[in-house]
Amino acid sequence: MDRPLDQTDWRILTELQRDGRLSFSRLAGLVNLSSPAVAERVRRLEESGVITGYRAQVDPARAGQPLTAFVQMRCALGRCLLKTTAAEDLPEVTEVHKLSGSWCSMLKVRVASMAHLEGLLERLGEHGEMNSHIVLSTAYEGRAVVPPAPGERTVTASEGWTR
Amino acid sequence: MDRPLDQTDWRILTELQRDGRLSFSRLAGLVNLSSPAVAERVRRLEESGVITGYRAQVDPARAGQPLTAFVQMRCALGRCLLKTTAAEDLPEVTEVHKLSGSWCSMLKVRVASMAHLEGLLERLGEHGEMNSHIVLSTAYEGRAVVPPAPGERTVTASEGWTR
DNA sequence: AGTGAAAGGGATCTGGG
DNA sequence: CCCAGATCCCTTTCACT
Repeated sequence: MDRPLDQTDWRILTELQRDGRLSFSRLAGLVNLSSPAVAERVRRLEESGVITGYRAQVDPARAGQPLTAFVQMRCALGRCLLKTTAAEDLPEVTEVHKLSGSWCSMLKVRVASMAHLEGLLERLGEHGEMNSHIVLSTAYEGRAVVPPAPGERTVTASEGWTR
Repeated sequence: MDRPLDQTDWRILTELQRDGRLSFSRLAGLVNLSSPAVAERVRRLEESGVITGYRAQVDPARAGQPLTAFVQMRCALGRCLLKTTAAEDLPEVTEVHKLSGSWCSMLKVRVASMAHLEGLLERLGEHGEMNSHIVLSTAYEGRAVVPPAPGERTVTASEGWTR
């Protein structure tokens, strides 16, 4: 169905992850293709779901949310955050992952202050046991997705990833 | 120095986080301003560091990295990942945070397969004790930064966040 | 699948209010 | 901050390779 990404696709993805506002004509120059060819490839990357969108990157610290924390949860029966809409209603919760292992979920939260974090943790605590880790600093985050190392077997989502 | 963000700034940020390729003219329509006014505001948001860039969002699962995990590390003395360039050389490591508490850092990693994860964990293990959590599914991730709730005290990065 | 040219449409920027 | 005009560039289409 979706063919594997070739080298040109990856160059396009690399450039668009670096600058999502690149015009087709400039992008065409960067990857040594004509504008229509690039436009066609980008359209396919979007339609196949490889590119899910284009977002302005906002620095949370400069937008009033300088404090980040990870929260692991072991939810009480019937109160799992993933089953309810509780997390959806909490904009401070920026990520929710379901985990294997003894913790059932991992949250990343961003808040304005320690007092806000305390309040948020109290609300989250109603759903089960918690374990929180405050982030002191972030070395990097949101690194671009890169092409597989040469010689590495490529596995797409539709194939599944089991060996 | 940097003035607090007003309601119009937040509407601009909301729209640009939703669609980073919006033109100034369309954006102007969405926030009921003229194009030049919007262009000037966006320029200020970029220069003040609130907007750090524009990125195409790539689905890792459709780009050959369907497996996500969190790795907590308690690094051996002198081998802390944050002090070396070790993590920089590992493209699989997409986030590195320094933590308070008994674990000194939190990594988010994306890999092509369980075998790759095993190899990566072996390399990371040379730097200290590890605790890894495999992600079964992700409810959401990369949620937009939203304006503070009305009445909430706004704290910018330059003020610091201590109450 | 890609190229090249041409047309048509917008978007951005400037200057004035 | 708005408006209007002018310029420039970008996208899209089409015929052809």
